[in-house]
Amino acid sequence: MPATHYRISELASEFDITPRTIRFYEEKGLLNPERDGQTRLFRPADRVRLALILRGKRCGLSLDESREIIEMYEPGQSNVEQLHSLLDKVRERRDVLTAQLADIKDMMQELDDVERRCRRSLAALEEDNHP
Amino acid sequence: MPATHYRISELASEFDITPRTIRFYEEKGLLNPERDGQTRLFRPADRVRLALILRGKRCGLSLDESREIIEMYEPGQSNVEQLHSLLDKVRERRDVLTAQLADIKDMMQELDDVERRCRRSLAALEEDNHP
DNA sequence: CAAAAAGTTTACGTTTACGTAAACGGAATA
DNA sequence: TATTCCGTTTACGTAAACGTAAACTTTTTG
Repeated sequence: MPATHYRISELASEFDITPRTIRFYEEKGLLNPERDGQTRLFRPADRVRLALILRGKRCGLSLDESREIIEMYEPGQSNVEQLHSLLDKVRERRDVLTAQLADIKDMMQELDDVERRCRRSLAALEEDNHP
Repeated sequence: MPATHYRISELASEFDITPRTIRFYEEKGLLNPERDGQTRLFRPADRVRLALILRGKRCGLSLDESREIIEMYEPGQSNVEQLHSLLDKVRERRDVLTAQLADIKDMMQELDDVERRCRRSLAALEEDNHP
């Protein structure tokens, strides 16, 4: 039987963050642990949400932006209007991600350039020392 | 003869930021405009740097991180040691960008998923209205 | 059973990246 | 000439995302 819950320090060390951070995310409504008395018990769903938040951070998303995305994954009951609004949000997000992809590829190209020039300079210096 | 300098409000409106932002970047040492009396005169080099800063922001970089990257592009005189340290930085940055690429692709996949489910729900609702 | 370890709440502190307002100086325009 | 539109400096304000410390329970362990 797999562990069905986690304590705060377990999640903290697994994701290499502090308990304070996790409490802060809860305070912000991003996580909803159950309680055993005072102690928080996190379910797998919250673990997943935490992973999504941290992935968001790696991409430069704010907590609110991550929340928006996470809420997209969790439909809830939705009427036609809500579904259309959701589609709009999906499009917006995808546009941002597409721009980000382009920016990242550009940066990588430039880093390649820097590396090439760097290696050439090193080769030149080597050449000077061993004529 | 192309314009060889820009005033603060020109750059601000071109990049859709406020003059305050530009002054802040200067204060942080990210931009080095010349002066005509009190008035700042930005050269093309500073315009490029500004574009790089803003691209960095789109990718979630802090100003300090953007500064680091920009400084990589501007070699300056470098000895063997500095060149190796530069290569290290390039590698680090590339690793971050690589992880970001993976994260972004994952998010896009998930957005595709959301969109598909969304369209199916809409189709189902349509079906209900026109049996 | 006593001490250490891990949990809690409350609350103030910190850094980043600007916003906003005050108070002022030239230049262009009605 | 008066007003308006840039521009400037100085300075305090703010939101986000936690860090840190105090003061206190609860659990675990030697």
